[in-house]
Amino acid sequence: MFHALADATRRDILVRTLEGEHNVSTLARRYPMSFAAVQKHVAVLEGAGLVSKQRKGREQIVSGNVETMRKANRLLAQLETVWQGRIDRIGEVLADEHNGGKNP
Amino acid sequence: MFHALADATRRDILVRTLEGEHNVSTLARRYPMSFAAVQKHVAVLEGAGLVSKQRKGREQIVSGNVETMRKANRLLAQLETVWQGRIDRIGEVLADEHNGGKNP
DNA sequence: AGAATCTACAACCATTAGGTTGTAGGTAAT
DNA sequence: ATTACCTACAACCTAATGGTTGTAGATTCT
Repeated sequence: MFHALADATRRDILVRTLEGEHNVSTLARRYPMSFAAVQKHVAVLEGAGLVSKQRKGREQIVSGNVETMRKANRLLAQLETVWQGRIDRIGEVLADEHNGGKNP
Repeated sequence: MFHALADATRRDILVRTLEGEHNVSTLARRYPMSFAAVQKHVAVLEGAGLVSKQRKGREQIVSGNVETMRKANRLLAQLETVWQGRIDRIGEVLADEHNGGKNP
């Protein structure tokens, strides 16, 4: 998932597909690379669950998947929580030191 | 930055360095890979600004950098905002359709 | 001083990623 | 029916990743 987000082109595609639905060709025209390359990027995003495709006649419509992005967000938030836990522990230590100078 | 987060070992290192400070050897012992490999992972994390090193005698102390993680979080939040904007626009369209049946 | 420890860095290797071109199969338009 | 368009997929190339080992520079311990 983070790997899928680690490429600028893919993040841009994600933004576009979150703003509105596009088929692969429409997306591909906006980037200075081949259709196949964009197709691969979309495949990576799809593999990560950040995007999903839906057939509509001869075209394939790509739309962004917020659920997965929220998941990524939650993961990062957890990491921050770890940090916060550390801060709290430092707070405890300070409180303990205040509370007599030695460990109980 | 996302690339740095895209590797499981690096995310684990990040957690450990957010929980508390460790030198590189201490970290390295916890993973089934060579010291040099861990050293490289730390370098990647450092390059992404997710971690910073501080010399202390012969050892190098690694500590997590929350600032950068918040930055990552903010980026994801922005993407969600894009999505939210789309929802809002759909809302407007529905309101317009309600408001007379044709575009003004 | 000498041994042990922690780190930095180079050289190398296998695999993956990001890109290309080319071919082929459906669907839509004329 | 034939042409144009959208997509899927394979083959190939180059550069970057994640890993290895080996060598060397500082710093600490005995």
